Amino acid sequence: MEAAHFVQINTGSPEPIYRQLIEQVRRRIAAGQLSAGDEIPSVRELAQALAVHPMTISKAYSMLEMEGLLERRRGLSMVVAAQHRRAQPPASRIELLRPALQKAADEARQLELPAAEVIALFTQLLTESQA
Amino acid sequence: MEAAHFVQINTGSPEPIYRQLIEQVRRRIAAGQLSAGDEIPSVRELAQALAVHPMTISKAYSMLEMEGLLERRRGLSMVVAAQHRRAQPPASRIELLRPALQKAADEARQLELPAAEVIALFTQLLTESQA
Amino acid sequence: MEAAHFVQINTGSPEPIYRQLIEQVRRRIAAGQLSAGDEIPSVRELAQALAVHPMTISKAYSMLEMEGLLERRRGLSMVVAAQHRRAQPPASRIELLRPALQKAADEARQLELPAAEVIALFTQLLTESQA
Amino acid sequence: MEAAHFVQINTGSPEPIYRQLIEQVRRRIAAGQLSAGDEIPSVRELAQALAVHPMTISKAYSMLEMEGLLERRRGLSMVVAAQHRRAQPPASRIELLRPALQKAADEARQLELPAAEVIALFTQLLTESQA
DNA sequence: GTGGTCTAGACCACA
DNA sequence: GTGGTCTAGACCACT
Repeated sequence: MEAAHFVQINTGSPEPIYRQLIEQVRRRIAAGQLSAGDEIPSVRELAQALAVHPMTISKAYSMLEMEGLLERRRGLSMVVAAQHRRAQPPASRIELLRPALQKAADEARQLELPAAEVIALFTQLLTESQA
Repeated sequence: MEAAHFVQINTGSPEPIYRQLIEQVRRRIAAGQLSAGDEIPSVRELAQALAVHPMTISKAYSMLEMEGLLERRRGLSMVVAAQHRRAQPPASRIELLRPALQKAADEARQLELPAAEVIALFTQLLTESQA
Repeated sequence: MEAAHFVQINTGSPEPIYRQLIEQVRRRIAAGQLSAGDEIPSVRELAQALAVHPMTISKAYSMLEMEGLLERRRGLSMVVAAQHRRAQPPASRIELLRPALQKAADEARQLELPAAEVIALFTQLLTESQA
Repeated sequence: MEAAHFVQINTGSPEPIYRQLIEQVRRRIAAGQLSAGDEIPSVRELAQALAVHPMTISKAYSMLEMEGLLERRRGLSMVVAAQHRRAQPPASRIELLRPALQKAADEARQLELPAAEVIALFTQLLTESQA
């Protein structure tokens, strides 16, 4: 996977960049798009591709390493770790999505929007973004 | 509206308190639960009810004033502003929900979850939270 | 002078209402539009005409009384005082205007606007507002 | 631009410090003295140079950011935003001066001062302050 | 290093 | 009573 398409970040978002990185990598591993042993872009390469500070990438990689999702190999680029939970079954993966869904549902309630309309828009976004 | 039920905050959340306040008030006004001219709880009253520092409330109110949603009345408590976009029609209100839905859709795509499952869970959360 | 035209206030201005009142009365006395012995509107009358709190009017009147520009007459409405400095000569009156001119000049400098243009606009505003 | 000369404040003025900052920065940007991408002094640096509390500076910067004149860069100092209305043509810049001129004109009218005299004094102040 | 958030608490201005 | 301003200072998040 070349650096340019490894992850996408939004520097304008209130969500910190390093967290955007972490969560995207977590999801890609959970989905099985990244498998044990896959090489990931180097800190410098990704930093340049995303135009962010290398330390930001490094911080994200370190946290993913602490989580056990990535492995450092001396002198070589990091790879997806071979251990535990990975490519989880959908029943488990959907739990990673629950917080985002819950937040949207809470907001919909406060806006007093009819459920049907909300679901219609969500379905549309879901279908579009999967295209 | 008494202060105790005006808004709810979650001090544990990474989202700053003042921003939680802003977004809830914004949604309540958009939903028409707060109408032009309605008085809102005083800074001190709400600060005590939520057990936060008055300046935190004041900051949120000031930003809502800059947004044009609240109006200051010298020496008196603030009121919901009497102007433009307010109690918007659902077609417009749903736009306030779009970012949350988009985020959930993006995450679902990265997790490669089937749309049907995602919509099923979302529908459940939406119905529960409206109960 | 009936209350409605005695003074004009701008509740939206950052300048406090009581101060707007004081300064306008000061200027009208300095200009000779109000002379010793002239009756001024009662607190209640003016408060109603301007739709402000009576205490705001009362505060302004009290400060003008302390300044020696107004006089209280028991049971009767206040009048312009008969004492000292009043209907000053233009040479003296223009000093009351100096702060406003200085502020405008300072801002013009910071905006790096050519003096000729600034004077042209000011002349226009001055002529219009005197019409 | 070093912090010491970035802005000047007057702690004795009734105008709040943070507002003095906002208006000066606004004018400097409008005048083109500050251009898109220019770094501004850090909160701490300017706070020390002006001998005020950092939060006072931070408040001013935040409001300028909400206005779209400054941009935040996470972990780095803020810069002048790269967008719309900036270094405006004089025809537009003079509008920023209009309120101050209008106020002076209104006061001159109430003082019943001859326009010629008022303009003479204003011209003098304008020329002096540009020296 | 950068800015952000929050608290505790004083003091002011306004109605 | 209302909100506004400011300080002192802690702690956090980000680069």
